[in-house]
Amino acid sequence: MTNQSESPDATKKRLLFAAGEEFARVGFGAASVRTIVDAAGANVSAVKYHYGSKEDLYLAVWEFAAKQMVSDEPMPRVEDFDDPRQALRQFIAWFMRLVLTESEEHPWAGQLLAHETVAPTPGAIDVFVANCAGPIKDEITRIVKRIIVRPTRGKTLDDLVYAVVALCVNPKHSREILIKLGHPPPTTRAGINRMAGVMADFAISGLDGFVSEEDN
Amino acid sequence: MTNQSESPDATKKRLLFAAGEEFARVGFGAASVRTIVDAAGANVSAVKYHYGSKEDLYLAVWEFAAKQMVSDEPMPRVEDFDDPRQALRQFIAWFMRLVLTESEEHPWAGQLLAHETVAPTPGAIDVFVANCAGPIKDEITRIVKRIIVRPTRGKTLDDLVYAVVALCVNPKHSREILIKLGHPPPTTRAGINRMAGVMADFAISGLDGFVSEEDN
DNA sequence: AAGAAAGTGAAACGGGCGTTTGATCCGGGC
DNA sequence: GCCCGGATCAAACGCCCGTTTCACTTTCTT
Repeated sequence: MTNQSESPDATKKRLLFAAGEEFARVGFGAASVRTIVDAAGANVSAVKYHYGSKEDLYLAVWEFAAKQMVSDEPMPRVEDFDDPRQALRQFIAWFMRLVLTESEEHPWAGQLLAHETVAPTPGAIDVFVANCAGPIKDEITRIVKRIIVRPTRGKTLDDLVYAVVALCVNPKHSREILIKLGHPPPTTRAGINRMAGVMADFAISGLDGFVSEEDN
Repeated sequence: MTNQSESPDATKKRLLFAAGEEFARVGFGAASVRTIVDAAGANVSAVKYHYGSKEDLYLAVWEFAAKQMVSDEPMPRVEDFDDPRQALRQFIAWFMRLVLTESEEHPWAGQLLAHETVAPTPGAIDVFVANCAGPIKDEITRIVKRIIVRPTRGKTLDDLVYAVVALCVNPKHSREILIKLGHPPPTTRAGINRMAGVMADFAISGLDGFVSEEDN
C-alpha cells in the first residue's frame, strides 16, 4: 500500500493541499489540473486515481476546508454570554478571523468561500451552505434577536443579520479593490481583531437603533 | 461602411452587448468568444476586427458599463444636503440601486463589478477603481466625516467607510448564497429602496456610536 | 466601370484543457 | 520465487479555447 519510503496516501494529501491553494487562488473554473499536480509533484492521472475527477477533488478540498473552519476554533454561542452585545462582539471577531486569517491551519477557506460566493459551483455551494453559511446565519439571527428584543418583520430582521455578515466578509471579498484603494484588509490576528472591534462597535450601535422602534 | 441594410457598426454594438451579458454571467476567464459571437449573430473574426482581442472587448464592455453607471443617475453629493445623515441615506439608496438594479439601462454593471472584485482582471480593475470605486469611496468618506465630526484615526475612518460600502454591495456579491438561504436580494426599484432604508438606518445608528467618543 | 475600403465568413492554427490508457514499479502474501 | 494489487508514470485522446488567415461580398469613391 505504501510506496517508496513515504507514508501511506502521501500523494493524496499533497494533491489535496496543492489543489486547495490553487482553487483558492483562481477559483474552480480557472484552476488547471496540471498546475495542481505539478505543485504536488505528482502525475496528472493521480487526480483520477485518488479522487475521480477535478470536480471531485474540488469537493474534497471543500469538505476539508469546511471541517477545518468549524473545528479550528469553536463558534461563539449566544447562550454562553450574559450580554448579547458581548456575544455579538465575540462572534464578529471569530467570524472575521475565520474569513481573513491566512494561517497554516486554514490557508484557503476564506478565499474558497469568496470565489464560491460570487461564482458558485453547483455541487460545492450546497455543501458550503449546509456546513458553514447556514449555521453562521442562524447564530447571528439568534444574537440579533436578543439585542433588538422587539420582534421585527421577517425581512427587516434578515436584512440586519445580513448587514452583520456583510461587515465581516466584505473585507475578504473586496480584498483586491481595497488594496488598490490603499487600505488592504488585515491578515494578522492582531490586525483582524482591531478591525473586528470597530465593526462590532458599528454593528452594536447600528442594531441599537432598532431596539425600541419601528416594527415596520 | 454600412453593410446589408443595417446601421453602421451594428455588429460592433451587438458584440458589445452580447459580451456584456456573457462576461457578467460567468466572468472574463470563463467567458467564451464563440458563445459571445453566436449570441451576437456574428463571426469569431469579428472580435478581432472590431475590438482587437477578447481582452480589449472586455475593456470596452467595462468602459461602456462604467460610463452608464455614472451617467444613468447622478451620484448624490454631501454638499447638496443640510443634514449629512440625509445625504448618507440618499447615497446608500443610490449605491444599492446602482449595484442591484437589473434593468435595461445597466443590466450587467453590478455583476461585472462583483466578478472583478473577487477575481480582478489586471487591466480592468484599474479602470474600475479610477472611474467607480475611487469616487464612491471619496464621497462616502466625506459624508462619514461630517457625521462623526470628531477626527478619528485614519484606519478607523476607513473601516467605517468600508463598512458602509459592505452594506451596499454584499447583497449583490453574496447573491447566490442569499438565494440558497431563502433571502434573495431585491431587484426591483421598490424592493431595493426598502432594503436601502434599513441599511441606512443601521449605518446611521452605527456611525452615531462614533460621534462623541474614542479617536482610538 | 473600376478600384479601394469596409466588413463578413469558413476554416484552420497552435495550444491548453480534463480525461483515459496501458505499461511499469514495488512491497507484501502465498 | 512468484504473483497480486496498490501506486505511479509517460503518452495520447478528443475537445474547446483565442487567434489568424484569406477569400469573399458589399459599399463608397472617382
